[in-house]
Amino acid sequence: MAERVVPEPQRRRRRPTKQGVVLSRQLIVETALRLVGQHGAEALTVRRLGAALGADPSAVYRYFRNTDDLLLALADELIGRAQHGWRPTGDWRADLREIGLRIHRAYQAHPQAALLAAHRTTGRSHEIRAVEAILGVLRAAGFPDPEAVRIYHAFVDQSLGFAALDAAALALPPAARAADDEVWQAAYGRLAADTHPHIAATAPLLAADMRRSGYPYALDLLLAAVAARLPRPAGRPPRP
Amino acid sequence: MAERVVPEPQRRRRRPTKQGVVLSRQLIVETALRLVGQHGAEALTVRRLGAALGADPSAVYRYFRNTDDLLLALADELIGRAQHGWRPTGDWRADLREIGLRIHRAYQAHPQAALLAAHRTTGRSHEIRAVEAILGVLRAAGFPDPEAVRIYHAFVDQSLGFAALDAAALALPPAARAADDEVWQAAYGRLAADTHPHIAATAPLLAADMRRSGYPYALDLLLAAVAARLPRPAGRPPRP
DNA sequence: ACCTTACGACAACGTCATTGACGTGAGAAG
DNA sequence: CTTCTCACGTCAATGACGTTGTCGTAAGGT
Repeated sequence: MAERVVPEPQRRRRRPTKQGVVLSRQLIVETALRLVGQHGAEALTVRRLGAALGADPSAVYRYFRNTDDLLLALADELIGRAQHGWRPTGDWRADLREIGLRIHRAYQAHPQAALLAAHRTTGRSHEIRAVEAILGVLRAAGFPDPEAVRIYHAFVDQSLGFAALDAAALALPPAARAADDEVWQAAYGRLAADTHPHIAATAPLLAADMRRSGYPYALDLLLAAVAARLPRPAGRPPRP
Repeated sequence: MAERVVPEPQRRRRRPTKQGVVLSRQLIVETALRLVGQHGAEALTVRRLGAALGADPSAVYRYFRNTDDLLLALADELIGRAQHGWRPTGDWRADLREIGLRIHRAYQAHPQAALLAAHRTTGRSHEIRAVEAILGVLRAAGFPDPEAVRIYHAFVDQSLGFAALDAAALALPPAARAADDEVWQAAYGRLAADTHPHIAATAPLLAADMRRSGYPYALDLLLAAVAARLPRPAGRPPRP
């Protein structure tokens, strides 16, 4: 075996599979994302990927060393899609908000991949572009470098953390997912007011709120706090 | 088959295994945590768990319906450990800060398990106690119920999101972990100032900051923003 | 038109979660 | 102290999983 994987730029022979498909890293990544989007959490296996591609499962290993290698490629693809078409407006707060929501949205669209990929540092092109963009927004806003870096770190990890958390909920097998949902109705809805006064008082609010993502609100909180730390409050008053 | 699992309080016959171990839910949970702590996340399989217990793998199914059921028990155990010995001080901001840091710390102590458990809603006793405590702190601070619930949601999910993200970094195999670390030195340290001015300007700061967790800073940002929304700013001015 | 070799296909291995059947010994009943 | 029964540990089997070694073939350079 040793080296099954030939680097993409050196590929020359593109033999079609039995079913007539010409494989490539890009096609495999796209197919994997589609697979996850259409058939949910547990659909991302090498065997099913092979079937979806119209190829033998082992053909995938001609393009990726293993599933982890494929996963990093998926991760960078997701970052790329999150950024696709984004332009800075010059309003740092609106820009960060948009980037955060885009990351979250891109990952929610492919929960199973997101769950596995959100915590990896790829160091690949799309990730680098995102880091540069976010740091650019913060430095242009007037934050000194050490604070810009700290805010960058908190902002990105908050986005990825929520993205992974919310993706995990979407990626659960349907049964476990329904059970998670039910918990807020059942277990928390039935607690007595004398033993659990605070839960009892807010149970309906809880059940409703926990169905949504907590990210948009958490993002706004973070941005509000960051705005309050801006050295010269440049024209935009903190939100009430 | 139908009902293999007998509820814990009704168990009477405790036959020892061939190797003389007397099983119980608690013993299985503790063994699972130890297994995961010693041999990594991928060591948590029913087969290896059986081996570590000194029992046939299928014996686990006498105590947990499936691996997901076991996972929820692990998750609740971690929440319980995070809360162990905590007492409210009456200072809502200090209390929330302490709870957040405790959650983060407890999960970092078992990164492999945290990674699997952080995103599950268990609805079990330890989790319920934590929810009640956090809601209590917020309502006592004077937040109206709808806002208390929203803040609870953002606070908890941010804590769990960071906990899972940081746990994931700790849980990587040493080689991959060093590689992830190296990315910030290597890939990001070498980018040219004319193509990536912002990364180039902050590369050493980035490399240093990304080695630590972004959570404490993000937590302080969230608490600062929350403090700014308190209806009557009760005695504690927002941090500068 | 030849030759090399990239790469798709096949078959196999070991591990996984899970289940049905079995039998044994602990504990209740008298 | 004996008997009964069923809880629960064990065994065997199933189908899906990732991954690898081997082989044949056709694509592309010469």
